[in-house]
Amino acid sequence: MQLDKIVSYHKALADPTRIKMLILLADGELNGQVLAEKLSVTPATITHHAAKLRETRLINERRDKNTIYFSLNDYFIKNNANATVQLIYRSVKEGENTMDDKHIRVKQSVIRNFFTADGKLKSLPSQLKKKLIVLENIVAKLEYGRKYSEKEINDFIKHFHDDFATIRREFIMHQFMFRENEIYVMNPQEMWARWETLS
Amino acid sequence: MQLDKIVSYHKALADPTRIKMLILLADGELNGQVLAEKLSVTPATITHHAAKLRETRLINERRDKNTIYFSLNDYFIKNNANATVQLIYRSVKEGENTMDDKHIRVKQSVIRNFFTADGKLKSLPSQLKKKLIVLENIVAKLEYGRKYSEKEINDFIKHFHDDFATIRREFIMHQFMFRENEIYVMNPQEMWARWETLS
DNA sequence: CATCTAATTAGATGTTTATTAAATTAGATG
DNA sequence: CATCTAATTTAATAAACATCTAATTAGATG
Repeated sequence: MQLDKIVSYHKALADPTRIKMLILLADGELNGQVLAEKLSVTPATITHHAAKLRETRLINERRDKNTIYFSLNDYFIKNNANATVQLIYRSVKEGENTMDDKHIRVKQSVIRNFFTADGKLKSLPSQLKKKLIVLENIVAKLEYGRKYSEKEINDFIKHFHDDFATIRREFIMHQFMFRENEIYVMNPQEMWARWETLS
Repeated sequence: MQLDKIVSYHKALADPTRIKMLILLADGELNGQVLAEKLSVTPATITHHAAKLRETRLINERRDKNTIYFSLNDYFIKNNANATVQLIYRSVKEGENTMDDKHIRVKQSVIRNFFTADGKLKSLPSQLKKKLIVLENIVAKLEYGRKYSEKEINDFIKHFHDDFATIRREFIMHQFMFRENEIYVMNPQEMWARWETLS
């Protein structure tokens, strides 16, 4: 249900420590220890808050050796706010709502079938509709608005599947991403789709 | 401090009952009893939530006999969200920050001196700078974007001071409001000023 | 002024949540 | 494999919060 997501989003931002974390991350990625230091709290507290921010997709994480670097998920920060206003004003009609729920259930089942428990892609579905769901689910984990080099995209895709070349091609073919001389950017229109892929 | 306001705003929206209240109010004003009925909670609970929504200026209230009607404060709902994003990204430089704080202190002192405890205007300051602060403080209590008839504006101003004609004229003169054939609307540019007048 | 109505306050209860210290895990490196 | 580092989990504590019932207040009206 839409309402729960909105409430979760606002809960995530309803704490001064978490807002301060986001402000710090706006200057660039930081790891847990540094955040703990700058905010004068213990690392355990950072873990706690990071979990809440991750649940609502406000931050991304990247591991390098033992260290986990947190960064902002610009997309979610900038666009979830609108969703609140939309929910309040264009109050959802019953019909649309159940339609939407069904749509989401289908997506979740495809995701369950084609991804392993730890998030790897088992295989790329051949059926177009399912393939799009899978691609969207992967691309949703990129940072909105950020420019990626081809190497960065390849490395990113490799987290999900070895055949990065095929998937990268599919991204472009189905316009999940745009490419301009070696630089890749996510399609801005993916924003609403992204919202729905929130668990 | 800016941070506290942002956190309060998100706290206000971090509860399903309050979001549902706002959704109901989007269709028009409602009183406490009706809200309690529609949301299956007691009137006491509505009072509790209304207080939180009022503190962050998300709703307005209007009394008619024994009944208090709640309505949305469109302005705050639509614009506070942006403030969050701004706070995170354009992280405030120390200098600006203290400047701002001083500015706010001045305003608060003028408001303390020219308004009674229950919010009536003692007198209109003659000094321009102070007069503008007073006018802004009154106009901030209007609903953003709503069209008011001259009678409505007069009645509104009478809540603060008997000489509604003078104050109405001042509103127009200093462009806190615009008038087009008997219809009054708040100047949209007042939005940021409004934000600052939040207690 | 007695009564009615709508709203608020006060007090109680159960839940959620922010934080910490201490124990544990996950991964890297000598 | 022993050790180091960064992160997480667990358990405990205290504060904040949503909700209710019951008592009270504020206005209106006969």
